[in-house]
Amino acid sequence: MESSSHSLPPSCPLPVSSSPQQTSSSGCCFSHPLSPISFPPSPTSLSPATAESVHSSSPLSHYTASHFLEGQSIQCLSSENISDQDDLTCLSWLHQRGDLLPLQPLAKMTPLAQQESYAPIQPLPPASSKPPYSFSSLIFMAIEDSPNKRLPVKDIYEWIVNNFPYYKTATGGWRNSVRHNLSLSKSFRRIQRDKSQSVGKGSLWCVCPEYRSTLLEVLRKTHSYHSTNSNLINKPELLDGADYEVPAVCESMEISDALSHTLLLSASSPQILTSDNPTFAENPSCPLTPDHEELVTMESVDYQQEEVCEDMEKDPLSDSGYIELHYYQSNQYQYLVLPGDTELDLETVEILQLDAEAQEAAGSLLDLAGGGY
DNA sequence: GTCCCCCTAAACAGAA
DNA sequence: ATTCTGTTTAGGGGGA
Repeated sequence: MESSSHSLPPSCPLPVSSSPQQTSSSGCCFSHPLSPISFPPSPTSLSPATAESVHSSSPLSHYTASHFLEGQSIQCLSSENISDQDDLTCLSWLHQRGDLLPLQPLAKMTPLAQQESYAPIQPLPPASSKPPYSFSSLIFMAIEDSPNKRLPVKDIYEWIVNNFPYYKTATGGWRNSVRHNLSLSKSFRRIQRDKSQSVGKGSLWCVCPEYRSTLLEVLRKTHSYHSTNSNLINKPELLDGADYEVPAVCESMEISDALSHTLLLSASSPQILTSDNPTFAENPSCPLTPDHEELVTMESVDYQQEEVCEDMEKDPLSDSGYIELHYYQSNQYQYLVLPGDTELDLETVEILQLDAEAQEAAGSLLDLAGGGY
């Protein structure tokens, strides 16, 4: 697996922190409005030397919801112009995979001014309750969460089971429903595997780009609907405390999330997907770890060589208008790796810094959570 | 009541 | 022969 090293670009000498709420409102979306991601601490309080030290010496740590709540910064390792983000099509929240658990209350990115009026925390349903997502949404999430945005039906089963414990014990009929959905839905397309390299039966399935936005919107609505009654992000103790049993999936997903947390941003420049970064161009989901390549354990890419039928030669996302970014977590910081070697444009830097200042002025989400009740 | 979406079940054929 | 995969049909529930 090839990987590349990144250093802080000259235009981004300081760690840049982002407040998703404000960034999305100002056109620079680092997180879906439904995402709990927040980066409370001040970015400007760190010296370049400190940032560089942390950058080069801190091992990657697990990526959890509570980590976000402990306060971290984002460092821009590379950049692209990510203006004109459309939060309706931003998939970052989707990749908060722990949030995909059935009815697990994902905090909405409520404006800070409204955070004081949160409703009381609702008791969490068992993790084994049936997910509110339709099979189409489940399949969509599974495929989107795959390295190559395409999966055999067996892996779709596996993803669903791994992420939704309900299906571990559910009767086998749901698999029939999955297959039925794949066959019937226009949203999914079948791709022939490379006969010489295929292991296992069947074809690969991908999301039709033209239906992707629809699926995303359905998923977003479902997600929003089922996360309106509670607010986990403001009660991190619920994740770690005895009152709430963290579903196994959270733990199992931590490592992969830490290593390759994908953030998809809608962009006006789809060509960003074909970055001049060779690693990124080869595999848009390939984690780029500046100093911790050894920690990156990419899932085996079994489907890279499959024959792609009809017009599926290109990446299904290639014309979808998304930029794919990656997060890396150190002990104290998060690294936001953007494709390409181009420097962060001044406008984006200013937006990020303004957001960070606003965030700092308002206090961290954790502080708000502690004092907001 | 109708339409649409979704879920579930079942049957069947073909491939591995 | 068995299991898995993919397709198709049918019926029912629920919401708009």
